[in-house]
Amino acid sequence: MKALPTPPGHDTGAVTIYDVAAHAGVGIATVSRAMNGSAPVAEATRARVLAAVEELGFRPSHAGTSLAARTHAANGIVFPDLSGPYYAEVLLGYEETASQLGRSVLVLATHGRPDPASAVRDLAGRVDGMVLLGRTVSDEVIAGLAGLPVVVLARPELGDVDSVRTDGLTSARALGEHLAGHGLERVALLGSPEESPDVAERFLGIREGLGAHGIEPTQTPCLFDEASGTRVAATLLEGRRRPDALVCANDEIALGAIVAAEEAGLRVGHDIAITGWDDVMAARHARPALTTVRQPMRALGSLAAEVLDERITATRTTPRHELLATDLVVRDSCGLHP
Amino acid sequence: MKALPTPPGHDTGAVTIYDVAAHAGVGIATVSRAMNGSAPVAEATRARVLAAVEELGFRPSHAGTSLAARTHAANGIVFPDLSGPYYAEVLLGYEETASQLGRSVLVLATHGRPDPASAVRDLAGRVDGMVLLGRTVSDEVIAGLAGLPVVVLARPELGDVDSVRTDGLTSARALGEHLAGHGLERVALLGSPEESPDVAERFLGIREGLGAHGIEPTQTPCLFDEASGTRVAATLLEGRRRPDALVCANDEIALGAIVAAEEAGLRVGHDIAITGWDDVMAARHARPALTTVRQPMRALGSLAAEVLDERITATRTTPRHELLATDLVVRDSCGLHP
DNA sequence: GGAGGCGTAGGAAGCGCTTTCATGTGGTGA
DNA sequence: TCACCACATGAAAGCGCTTCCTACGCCTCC
Repeated sequence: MKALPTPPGHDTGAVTIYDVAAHAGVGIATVSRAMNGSAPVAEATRARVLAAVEELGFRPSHAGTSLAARTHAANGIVFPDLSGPYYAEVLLGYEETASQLGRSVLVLATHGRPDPASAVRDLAGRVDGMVLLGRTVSDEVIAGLAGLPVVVLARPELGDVDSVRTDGLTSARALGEHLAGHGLERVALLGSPEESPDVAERFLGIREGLGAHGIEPTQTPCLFDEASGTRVAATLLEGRRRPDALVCANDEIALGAIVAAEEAGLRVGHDIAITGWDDVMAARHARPALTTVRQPMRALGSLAAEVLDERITATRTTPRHELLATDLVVRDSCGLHP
Repeated sequence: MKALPTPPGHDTGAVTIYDVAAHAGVGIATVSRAMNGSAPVAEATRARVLAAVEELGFRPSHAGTSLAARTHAANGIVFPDLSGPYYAEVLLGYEETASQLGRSVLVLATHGRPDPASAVRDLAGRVDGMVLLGRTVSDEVIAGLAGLPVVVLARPELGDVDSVRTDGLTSARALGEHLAGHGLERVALLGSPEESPDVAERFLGIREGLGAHGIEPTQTPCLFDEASGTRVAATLLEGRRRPDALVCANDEIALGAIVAAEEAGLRVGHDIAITGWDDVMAARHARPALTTVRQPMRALGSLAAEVLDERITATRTTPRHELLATDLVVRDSCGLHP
């Protein structure tokens, strides 16, 4: 056996393709080909290489591969925040589909971060494409990602950027109609539509549904968490002309509102109707069970991964805008149904 | 101005360090130094470089950096599954701390994947260290990661591998004692301890707590989801010698069991006690509210990131095993408290 | 005035991989 | 028997970055 080429430096502890090549008595090119099947390799040689790989426990350095192949084989996903069941489901669907497409997933939560824009840009340097949820970063930042495939989730369409959203309008109208059907009149909307275009859409639909019956709801700003829901609802309930329906921007606010209503001695579903949005697990276990709107969160994530992949692989070059249907889930918190 | 060195190939559309160097009229080494502050650069030069960076929109290729600097600046985290509120919180804590330490986060969910072991090995090639949750992969796979810093979460200690766990034993004993104090006698444990060492620990503690009062619980296997909880509980409740307490391995099972109990016409908290574990959001909104054990999930993730970082930076070379306290949260589902 | 020192910057090597191009081998047809 | 070809393989050129080593001014000190 003649001397084989050895890497010049070769000082790290990690085993490289050179080690495998030496061990199998072949060149590094053959090792690469045998492992990736990128070109024909004699069966005997392949077996020898794979044996060496096994024996040495060779794991290709991703950086090397990525640099040479000019691809990261990774997708990013940027969340405003990760708390709550909503995002976890989206991530699950995303990761599942992305990994089926052979891509790793990098997550980034911008919440509470000093400079989200630079974090996003940094992420952009290590992925082949990314998904952005909601209003995490400004339109300018997205524009600055020029060239990088991007899909926005739960955010209004933005030029040629692909988008995946849920259709809140239809269910919101249905909810408004449903509430009007209960004979409710003093409806209060809880939430801050200016924080989220999705919420704005919901409120719009609800107004439409109620408006068809001549009802004009009031609107009170509220952060999207339970404690805020309790606080805001308590204030509303102690005022004169107490609302007979609290329509909340999400389930967390609604669950908080239920607490406030009970503390005020009201029977939810009888004296007052309360509704949420998202259908989190707690919604169906609350008593009375919460009337809400179910969003296909997992499908949302999965579809986003798919749409993104089409761009990355350049299978498609025209923008794609997807709208997923939502379901109104009527339970008892909006009034008893005989 | 004399001709500056140009990259040999230079065919991709992306702007590289060579472009910046040419634009600023300096060498690539200076660009690198100006951007990273790794060596002194004259103020005027630095300004010129940074202006060029800005103007060209230069984003360093992560692959190049990673290869040259022999670091990925990324951590992995491997989940068995991502559904449920539990994991989302862990991830949130992990991501937050990791990003403060300047590391990106790669997530991997092994659930439903054909070959988890190879997925983990693949992940290992693109991170500086990783966290493994629970029983996602076998001990052998972990051993095969030799050299890569690893922290296991919610998994029994394994040799020199760092670990972060919650102390389920103490709260489990307290729960057992508490139930005995309610005068309960026919206690059934629901869950599959062989699936998870954490659950095994919980059941052990509960047995100890009950045993101190001469009570010997029965044990029934059950998957860790709501539907299974309902199914298994329904079967137990219709048998003769109906249990007067269902102690569930997690909240999901318990919430499912509440449904079964109500369908059987039993009043939870009166006719039967039901307890969970994890204190998910639904636990406090269920009626009766669920007695359960709260785990510091966010802290768990955050601490794991910290422990991992110490290994990656070689700040510490001896194993570290952390145990986080849990809290018994007594509500109404285990019996009314006067 | 010359030697030495310091601050700044460029050249070039090298990180681990993929891929092109060239080479060598054995088999085929005339 | 010889030219030709397909196939398997190796050498080497990058991929974009960091960093070591060297070089160049310019100033200081004897």
